[in-house]
Amino acid sequence: MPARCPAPSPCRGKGRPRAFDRDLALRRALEVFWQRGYAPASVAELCKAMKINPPSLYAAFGNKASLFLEALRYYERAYWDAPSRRFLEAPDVYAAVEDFFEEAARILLSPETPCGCMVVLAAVNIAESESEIIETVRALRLATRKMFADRLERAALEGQIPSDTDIPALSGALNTLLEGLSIQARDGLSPAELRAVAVLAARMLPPRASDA
Amino acid sequence: MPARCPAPSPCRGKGRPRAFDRDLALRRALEVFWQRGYAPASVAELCKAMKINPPSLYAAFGNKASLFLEALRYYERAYWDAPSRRFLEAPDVYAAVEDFFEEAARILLSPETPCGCMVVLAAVNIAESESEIIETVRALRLATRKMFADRLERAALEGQIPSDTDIPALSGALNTLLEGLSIQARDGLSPAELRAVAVLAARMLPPRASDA
DNA sequence: ATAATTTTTTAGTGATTACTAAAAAATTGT
DNA sequence: ACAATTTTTTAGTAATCACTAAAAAATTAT
Repeated sequence: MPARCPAPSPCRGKGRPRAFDRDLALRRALEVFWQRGYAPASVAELCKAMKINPPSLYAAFGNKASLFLEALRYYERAYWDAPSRRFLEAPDVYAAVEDFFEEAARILLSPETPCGCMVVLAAVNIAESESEIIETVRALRLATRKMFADRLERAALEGQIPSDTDIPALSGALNTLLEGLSIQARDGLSPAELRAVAVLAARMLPPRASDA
Repeated sequence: MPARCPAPSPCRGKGRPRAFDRDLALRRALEVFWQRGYAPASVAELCKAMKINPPSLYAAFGNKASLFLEALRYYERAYWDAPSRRFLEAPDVYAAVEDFFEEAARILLSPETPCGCMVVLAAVNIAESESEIIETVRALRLATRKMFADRLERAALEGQIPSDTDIPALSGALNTLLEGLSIQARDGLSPAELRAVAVLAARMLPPRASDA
């Protein structure tokens, strides 16, 4: 039935060609992991969503953990790369914070069933044996705090915020607020309620120099 | 039917007396649920920590879900009742917020292995069939937001914050920050780092009238 | 002592989990 | 055509899960 190779591997190899689109299957797995979390997403459920059988999943992605890690990288790139870059490049730090949180609120409510951030929630209450997953999501969360710190550092250098600002504390607080938004999204808060938090996030910054 | 028996070893009923302290066993179950979460805490692990066999657990507590719910009530009462009351009764709203967040930071780091708030994290990524647990922890989280709102309402009536303050937004943001702290605790932040967030929480409040 | 009642211990139950062995099917190379 | 290679389908595997049946043990009531 499958005529030509879909997209993943242009020149087909020797054996029977793969009958499913690997990238599409990965996106479907991402949806399941995002909405249900790592542990409750059973391989059977993943296979159903991906429309393949278990042996195809294991041949293409290794195992459940590596499928999750690949879905996680896809998620980061597809949803957060652009907002992060805009946050770091925006000229005004106050607008950058407010815009980033507003966009975050939109993403956290994005699939039909809002489920917060995959990095924050999908690997909570996971078996301790899954240390690679645990360490990966933890590192991604700490990287977000570093992103806040880097932007605030620049703002201090450019004189947008006082040079004696406690940047570790402030970036930690912004990161805490961002991660808390994931719980709010799961609890069913409205877009307006989540956006309201974005406005208050910016209030944690020191007052504008021009306001003083 | 044992008529009037407190818990541990008062007037025994008719049959063989219980060989374990029910309250102590409940506290040990609470530790396991708090540190490991609902789903990863297996009945076998709970029994080991409680030093009883499965049939004793089921006879005394019903099943895993009702044991969790009872442990959750114990946790709320033992850890959060007093801080909540102090927060609501403190005369100054700015000090109330800062003190509450500082105490929260201490609680979230409290067992040997810091594990955040049981209400926020223990029932994340739980099977959808456990609707009673899901709804109970959600209701407790929303109750905390209501606590913030009630205290801010009083502050507005007393003139400590402007009467046009957006109290739903502000209480939502404080609740978001509080819930985010649980993730921070699990990620291994230090007591000092968590306390620094408490100071910034208070900065989300409108400026003091006396500061204007 | 004997019966009645309740708990404890032992040893499981069926269901679900992630994962795979084996063979059939579909392609390429010769 | 035929061998080589890879994927798909079918039908499982062992391990773990929450939970329990059954009988022994420990108490009170008569």
